[in-house]
Amino acid sequence: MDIGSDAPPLTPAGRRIVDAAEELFYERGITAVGVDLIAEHSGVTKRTLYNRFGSKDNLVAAYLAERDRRWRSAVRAAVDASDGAEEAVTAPFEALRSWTTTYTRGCAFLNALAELPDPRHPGHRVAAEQKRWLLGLFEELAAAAGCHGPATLATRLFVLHEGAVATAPLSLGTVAAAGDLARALVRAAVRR
Amino acid sequence: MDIGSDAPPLTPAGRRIVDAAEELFYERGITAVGVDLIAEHSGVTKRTLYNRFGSKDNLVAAYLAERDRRWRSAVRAAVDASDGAEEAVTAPFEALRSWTTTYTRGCAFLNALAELPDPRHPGHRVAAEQKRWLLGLFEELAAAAGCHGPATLATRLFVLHEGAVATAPLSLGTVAAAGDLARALVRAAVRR
DNA sequence: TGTGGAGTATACAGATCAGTATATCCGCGA
DNA sequence: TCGCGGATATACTGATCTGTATACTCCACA
Repeated sequence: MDIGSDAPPLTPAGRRIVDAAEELFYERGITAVGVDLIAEHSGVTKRTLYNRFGSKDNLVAAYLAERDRRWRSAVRAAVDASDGAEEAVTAPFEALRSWTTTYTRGCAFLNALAELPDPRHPGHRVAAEQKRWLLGLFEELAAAAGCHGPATLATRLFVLHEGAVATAPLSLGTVAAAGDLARALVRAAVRR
Repeated sequence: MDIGSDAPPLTPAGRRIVDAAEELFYERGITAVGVDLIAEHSGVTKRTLYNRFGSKDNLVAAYLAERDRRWRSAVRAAVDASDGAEEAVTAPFEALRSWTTTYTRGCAFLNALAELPDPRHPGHRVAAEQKRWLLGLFEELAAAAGCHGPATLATRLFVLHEGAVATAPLSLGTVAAAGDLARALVRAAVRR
């Protein structure tokens, strides 16, 4: 039922379809990319695409769910690699820094929300849930590090993070600036 | 030539077209809205639309230029209404707060950049230029208020602003949080 | 042996897309 | 009175859109 949550095993063709969708949707936009193009890029018939995913809307949700899965594992890896609980709070900014060297079109989820206004769209739900997850993660990490006012701090870090990823394609130095300020905020919230 | 800069006077039909485009493009997305729908909503023939704007791409640019013009005047009004140079620095956050009560689909310019990857698209240029303007404005205001490190502070305020407007549709309290943190940053940069 | 799932191949429906063609009407200023 | 710019009305082109129909091949597994 829900495509994103418990990862139904993909057939080989399904795998290739999601891979092609991930690149094309992200680089060119969701509405601008047709299913014919995705079928062609994945070396698959349109019939197979519809047998696997049922509709374009579901394929969009699968693309976002896959992106979400990979982003979360990158963030978790950065958290695990960080040196202590205080550094862990800003680990998502480290993940973002390397993430944006590969993906230069901004945030796939914010971009999707820009194109999918209808909250009933399955892709809209996946994207919105991704944002709520990140906000919750910041709060968990802030609490674990013993920060004062973890909820307020988490919202602030979340805003910084989203501002950085949203403006990353403009190359205005926002990714580094957000990380610097985030670390300063955490430092101040710990030592008090 | 350049639609946004020196505001060529619009004919009555042209005015109605831009108004309809502004609502439809913002609410439903640029690629998802066709020129036929805009012509219908503005009570105008498609022939007239093409006589006025030449192409959909140019109409998109005109829509964004109009939005930019109105947003800048709202920001300038907030700056003028602010009490002193220090408050003026965070005036854009006040403008944003009232702006987001009317426009609940996030930032028209970030949304446009999400849909228009090609930097040669006339709409892409208008949107990117809008962001650079805001960043520059923050720096001017910070310098005028005598803040320490106005460039660094401006980038930080800019990131906060963009994070707030990008996540505003999610109703996670980011607009208020960004404003609060912005005021604290300016306060700290002034008293030192 | 044979059954069913995965995938291919091709064609099609019906709608919508951006943009053009042709012809006409109206009001205003020279 | 003439001409011209703004706008209307309607029809059209050719491409592309999502989604479906029909008929086929291949292969693992029971």
